[in-house]
Amino acid sequence: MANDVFVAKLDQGGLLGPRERDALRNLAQNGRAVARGHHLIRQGDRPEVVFLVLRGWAVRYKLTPDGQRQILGMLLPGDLCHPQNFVLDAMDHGIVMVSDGEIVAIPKSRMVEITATYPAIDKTLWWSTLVDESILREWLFSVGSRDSYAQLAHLFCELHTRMAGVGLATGGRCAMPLTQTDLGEVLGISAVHVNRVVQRLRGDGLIALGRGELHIKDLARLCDVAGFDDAYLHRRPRAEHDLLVDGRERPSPRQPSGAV
Amino acid sequence: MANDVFVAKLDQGGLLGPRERDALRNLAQNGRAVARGHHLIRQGDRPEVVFLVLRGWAVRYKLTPDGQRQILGMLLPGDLCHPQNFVLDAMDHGIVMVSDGEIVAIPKSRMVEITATYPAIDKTLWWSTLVDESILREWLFSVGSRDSYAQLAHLFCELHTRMAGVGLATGGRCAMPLTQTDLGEVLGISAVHVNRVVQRLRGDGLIALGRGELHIKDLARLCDVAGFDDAYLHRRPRAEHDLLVDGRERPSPRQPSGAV
DNA sequence: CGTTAAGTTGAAGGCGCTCAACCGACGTGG
DNA sequence: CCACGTCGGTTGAGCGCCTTCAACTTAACG
Repeated sequence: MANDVFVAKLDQGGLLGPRERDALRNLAQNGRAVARGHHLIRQGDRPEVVFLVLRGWAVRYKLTPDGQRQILGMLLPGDLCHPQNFVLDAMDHGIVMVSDGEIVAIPKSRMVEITATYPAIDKTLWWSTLVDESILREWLFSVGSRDSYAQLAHLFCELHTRMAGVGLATGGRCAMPLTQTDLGEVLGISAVHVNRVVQRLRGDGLIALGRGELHIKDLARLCDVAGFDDAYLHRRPRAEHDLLVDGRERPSPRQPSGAV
Repeated sequence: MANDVFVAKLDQGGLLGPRERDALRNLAQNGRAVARGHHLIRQGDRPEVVFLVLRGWAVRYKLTPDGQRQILGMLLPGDLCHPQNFVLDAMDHGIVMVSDGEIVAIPKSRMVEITATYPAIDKTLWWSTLVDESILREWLFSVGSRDSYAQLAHLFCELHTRMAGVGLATGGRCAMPLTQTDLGEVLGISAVHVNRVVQRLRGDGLIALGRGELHIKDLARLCDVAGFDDAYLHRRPRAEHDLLVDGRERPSPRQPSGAV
């Protein structure tokens, strides 16, 4: 079921119980299909709903004065746009689908209701926001200190890890709807240069990339050249990692979940 | 009083009343002096206190594998380190003073207590966190899309605006404890190049910079070359901007604070 | 007055850019 | 069914921003 990605994503916060998972599954009903290029939010909007991505990818972006697009974040399946939109005034950036997909528009009132009812969900949404901030810091670190080869390798590591976190990567493969132009807008380099770097990564036997799919052929070496360490994603190791194996809850074996 | 910067900073969220301001002033007692180079937090720490900067500047940073430092954020007077440290596990970056200063270490329990007592403060702290995230996005945008000249101009605009927001900039002047090496670590460029860009900014009559002070000589033109628009700082215009004039509250004149 | 950190200047080189052309896949319409 | 237009990917040539290395000046401070 598509709405399991939502539970899978937030379960990485390590704070949810069966009741919270049910509530989240319930919240993620009624997805509607949207096409690539569809704007979820434009800069300056004051959205009255929160968007949840069930399928497909979206990007946060700003435009330069001369019309170039700079990508500032990725929304993968299971990700929410801005669970706390009520706190700020107007959106300072836009969000647009970069592939066909499926989204849910959750009314603000529903968000208020569910966070008031389930403190663990409220806390989890804030965890998610802080993780987003941490990812932003890592991107800034990347563009500030890594060359384009390591930068692209690092991006692939992150995207693969995040997709795997919601059960959408198997055998080192995951969807990769970004064009080379899009990748350039993420890393702040030209599409031509992205192409040359991709070919180096291919030639070095690290990845295969094409037809909308990324295949990481040598994860260990890719992580190595990227300097990738997934600590910044702040996933909490849960003792039992049985989510998504059959989409069903098991009564928690109640192991002492001792902090590591 | 130094602890007024804390109130001034959070008052930009536009959510505080007299009671909240008193509580915050009370929280910001007992600052202690720290020297430049003092680490507030190291990567991997699980701090049990929240740090508040009363005087001086600190930076968030990560180190590259070869020991280079990349700066990922600035903490100016009035800024808090990580009001929500309880949400994440371990710090994924360090924080260090880049000038002498004065800080307050607030125990976690005090934070929990005050946010539980004053919902407006709780909400304001989250506002502050979301603004930090917005700043991070703007930095990423900057390093990804602006050349070094516009980048440095933009940084100066931001720092001046933030200092002015807590009453620490007058007549286009504010403290600037960052060395040119530090500036390079913010922008991801070499110190040598920072020097050349600074000289261009000086030669163009936009700024004066030296002896720990930044003087913006032509703010309009500096904003223009930087493409600076302060919307991303999400300050809420309050009808009366009488903070800090005498450090005393006036009974709010109750003007209709009509949204623009 | 010596020492150290910060700032300044010059020369040479490389990473990534722009411009431009071309290829291939795909979808659409005549 | 083929022609054609479009979009994404690929390749080459030349250039420029920014880097590294190195030396030197200035400021701050004991």
